[in-house]
Amino acid sequence: MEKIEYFDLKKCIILFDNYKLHKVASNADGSVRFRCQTCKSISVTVDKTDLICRKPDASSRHLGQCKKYFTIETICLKNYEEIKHDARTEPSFSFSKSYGEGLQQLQEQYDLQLVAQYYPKEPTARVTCSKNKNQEKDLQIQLIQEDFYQKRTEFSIYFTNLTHRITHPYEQDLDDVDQYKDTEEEEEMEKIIEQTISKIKLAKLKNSYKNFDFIDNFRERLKSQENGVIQTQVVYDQENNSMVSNRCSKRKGTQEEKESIKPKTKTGTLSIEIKQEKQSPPTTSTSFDNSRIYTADERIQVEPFNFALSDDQWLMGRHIDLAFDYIQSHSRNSFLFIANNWKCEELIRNNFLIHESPEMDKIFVVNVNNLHWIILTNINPSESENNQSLEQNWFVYDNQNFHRVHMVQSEHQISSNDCGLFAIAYAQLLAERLDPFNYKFDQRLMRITYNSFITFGFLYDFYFEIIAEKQKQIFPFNVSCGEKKQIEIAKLLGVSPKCVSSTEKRYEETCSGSDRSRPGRRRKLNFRDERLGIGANEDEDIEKVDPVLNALNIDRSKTVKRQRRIKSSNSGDNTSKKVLDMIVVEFTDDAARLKALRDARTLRGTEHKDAYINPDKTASERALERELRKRRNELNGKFPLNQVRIDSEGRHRYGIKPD
DNA sequence: CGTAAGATAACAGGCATTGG
DNA sequence: CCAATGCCTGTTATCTTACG
Repeated sequence: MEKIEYFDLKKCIILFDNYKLHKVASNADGSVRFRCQTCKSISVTVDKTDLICRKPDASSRHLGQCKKYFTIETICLKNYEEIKHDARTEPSFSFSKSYGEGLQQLQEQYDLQLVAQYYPKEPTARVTCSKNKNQEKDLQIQLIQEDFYQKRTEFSIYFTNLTHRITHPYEQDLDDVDQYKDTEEEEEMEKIIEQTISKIKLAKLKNSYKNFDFIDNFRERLKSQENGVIQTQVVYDQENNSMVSNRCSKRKGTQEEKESIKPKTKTGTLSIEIKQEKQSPPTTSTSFDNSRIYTADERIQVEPFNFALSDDQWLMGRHIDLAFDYIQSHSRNSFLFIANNWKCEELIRNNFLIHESPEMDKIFVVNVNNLHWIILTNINPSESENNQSLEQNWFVYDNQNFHRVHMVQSEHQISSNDCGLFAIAYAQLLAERLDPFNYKFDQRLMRITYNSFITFGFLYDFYFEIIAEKQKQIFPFNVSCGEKKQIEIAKLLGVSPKCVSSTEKRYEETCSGSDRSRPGRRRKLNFRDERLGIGANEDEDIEKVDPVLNALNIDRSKTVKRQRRIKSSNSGDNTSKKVLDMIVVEFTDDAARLKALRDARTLRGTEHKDAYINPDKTASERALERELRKRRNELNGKFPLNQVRIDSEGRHRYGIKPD
């Protein structure tokens, strides 16, 4: 039994007898089989403790050309594995340092040349390490993305929740009170009371006040108050034929409220009192003097409030209700139906279906988990006002992207307390059929605007900037499939970039006509003019190229992207003689490049007969052609001189043709 | 020197089959 | 069940080129 030597850190490759064996399968007892990937005829089984528990018999041989690693080679590759591992794990990894040190260390110990031969080449190692380094980064990003996808809400679910919220907003509060039917019995009860205090409604749900005559009592009290010192006023919104709500929209405290009501009902001494809260800021505007609170029980604590906003106050339902009522009443759109909080609640009681009457422009304000305000609407601002299609598309305007679903991308807000203001602003714009998408609001001014609305009773347009050149984005249903990079396609399909690459290749092999754009330098041409020497500067280069371009009828300003002089790549061996006088000209489009290349031969008979135009080649391409030239000359040289066929253009029997 | 992108050979690993 | 072998599909590592 001997210990096995793992080649990589993932324990997928082992070294056995200096051959690389790869993991095949796990056996039932936990041992792992490895086999030679090339010939597959040699396999070794390794148990859990990394000990070899089965070896191929002595007669087994590697078939084919399986690579046997030299000792030095394995040492070099192992060192390389370590460097790569460091690149993955060490945050402060420096490639040049690690690579240099590794190379130096090995060359001190072993044969200099062998190490140089087997140690990975610098560019390869650099790129690989850089990739490994990024892998770590990518992993972090991937974790975040996974988190995102796990938490993401499907739009259908999101939408269901939203509509459910509209149709059953009390469900949360009434989980333990399933006596909803009781409300039906009391529906004749006047709206005033229903809407004045939600606490009464909650009390009704508990049946505490079931047999109490609210209306008479309330009217009696009202009358007595009118006759008395305090004068009260109930404000009606004429346009909507409904009262401006000044209900306290606090829901969280329902439990305590119910508790406080209970002992009272037992005594049976109910009274309705009218409390007057001092409004702040004090105002003479009667139409907004609506902060009086009518309570059914003096012992119920009333939270005093006013509409004016402090610096970072979160907007309550009543703030939004007020503004929505204003928008509705001042809108010129007769088809507009704008539902604020209490209207939404009223709709529920009437079993309203949000899909009804699609011809209406509908705007709903939706409270999400008591934390956030968003707008749900069927108004599509990009459609004309007259186009009242019967098909409703629903749009969500959410300035915070709270649920990470957002259909219409709007400007992001900075702090989290302004969502209510944004909801109002969106509704205001939508009511005028303007697209909130195009506007960026000044959050600070929004509060001031709202407060001036409270003070003076007139809601100015919120201050905004128009964003003109923004691309409208509606997520996530429009995944456009234009020209995408390999990596993007891969991400879309959920496969690796290589898969895209190989699939493309397969497609290309089986179906023709794929016009896949290739990277590289296809737009460049080499200009070599043997009449002139080396240009001293760029201007001189341009002067040299221009007459040639003119002769070819090519307009420089339109087609030439840029040009530059290139130097000889193997200046090392023959510096003095190897001076390349070549200018690379890059064209903006392929047509011009092809024209230049095609027409190049017409130069031969002209004054530019010494100017040569060839496709720009990469170093390896040039090397390949050099090799081919050499072979050509060799082959041509083998022919007896009289048998060498030289045609009219002086070509030899063997031309250059890369395979 | 670091990085990006695409091409490609080698590789990973599941599945199926055959034989002992 | 283990071992040997082959196939398929997608992955990984490397190479090449380019850019700033």
